Amino acid sequence: MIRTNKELFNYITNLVLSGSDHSFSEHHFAPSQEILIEGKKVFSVYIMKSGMVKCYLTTDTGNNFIQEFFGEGELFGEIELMDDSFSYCTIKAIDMVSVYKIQKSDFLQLLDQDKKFNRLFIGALISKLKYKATRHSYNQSHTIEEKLMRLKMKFPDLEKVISKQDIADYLGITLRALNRTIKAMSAI
Amino acid sequence: MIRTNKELFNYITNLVLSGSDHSFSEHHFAPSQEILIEGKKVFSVYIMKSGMVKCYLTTDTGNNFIQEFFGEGELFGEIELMDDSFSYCTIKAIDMVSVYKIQKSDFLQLLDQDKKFNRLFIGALISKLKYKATRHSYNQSHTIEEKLMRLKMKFPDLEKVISKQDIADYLGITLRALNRTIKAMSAI
DNA sequence: CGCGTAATTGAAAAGTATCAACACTGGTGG
DNA sequence: CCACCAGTGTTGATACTTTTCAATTACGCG
Repeated sequence: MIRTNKELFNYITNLVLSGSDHSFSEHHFAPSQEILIEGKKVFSVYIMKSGMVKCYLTTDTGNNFIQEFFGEGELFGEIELMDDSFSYCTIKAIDMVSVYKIQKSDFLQLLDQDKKFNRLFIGALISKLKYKATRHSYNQSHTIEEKLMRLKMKFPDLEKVISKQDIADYLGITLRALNRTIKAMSAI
Repeated sequence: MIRTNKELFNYITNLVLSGSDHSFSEHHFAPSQEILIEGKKVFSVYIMKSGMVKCYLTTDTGNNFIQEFFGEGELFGEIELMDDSFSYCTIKAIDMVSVYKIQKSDFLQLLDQDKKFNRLFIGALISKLKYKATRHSYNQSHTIEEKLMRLKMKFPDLEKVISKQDIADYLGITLRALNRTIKAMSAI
């Protein structure tokens, strides 16, 4: 659920630190600040340097559905940029966040000229695809209790980092259902 | 729900017909034949030439969850190939299917040497990503009736092509629920 | 201390799954 | 030509799960 991409992170960090590439700039965001906003045009790709953001979209029913939480090395904005569309989701900082930012033209140039980067980028897309596919399938065919079990396995101290509402939005359930299930599970 | 990729289709068709690339071979499958099988190693990328396949994965609860239906120009096998893993889903022909097949090494070479192809490939991944993101979000936050309405809008004669069970598997619901909803909707 | 946000809980309503029975269809073999 | 069979589709009754609505408590911070 909290996605990272070490390989990409290391590569970008190297690019920046070695001074061989000047197209990346660093930016900082405070908790609950929005980095991308649903429906707005996107001009850059962002790569997480530190901290955590949530990526969510608001449905026509007014619910927030959280796609993923991004940590170190994950990138966002790439979808909108590549197909030249408006942002389909909102990216909001959860804690203190630092990101690397690269403009569209620079990004496309890097993609064309740097084979290693190109491959890493494709790898990042593939990883997201696979993640989304299995997640949707899992979500459809399991009860809330099973989903929660799985989350607790992977992230034992999740509740300390992420609010209950966010966890509910991530699982696609109501806060009420989340609380009932947690209580039922702890009673065992 | 039935995904296609005209741009990629045209490009590949040209490559094949012009004779400038010999790494593609053509293959045919009969209805209900399996092209990729979940859990097995993948050695090639496939691109749909004609017909339709379903891409589904079997969950630990025994349900089949259909990810997508692929038509002309869509590609599959790319995820497994790029991250060197076993197939996470099964691809099964629905009607008569023709595909172009390209081996891993040839595919990677093409990706490196053909900038246009590289860009088209990335575009295909991006398109899938976006599709999956919005679909999951929609699925979570709407009732069966709403999902069906939407399907009927986009594919009015869906039931003639795809079996009820497949539609149910695609929506992540039981066949019973599908039938009840259809009947309730037609009564209006 | 007071305010706003986050968390908790109960009760009723709505939505879905499960289980089980039956109908329809096209093809196959006696 | 009919009987049978397997696959697909239809329907009812019931139990279970989740949402909705609403009220209350806990917590952090200026």
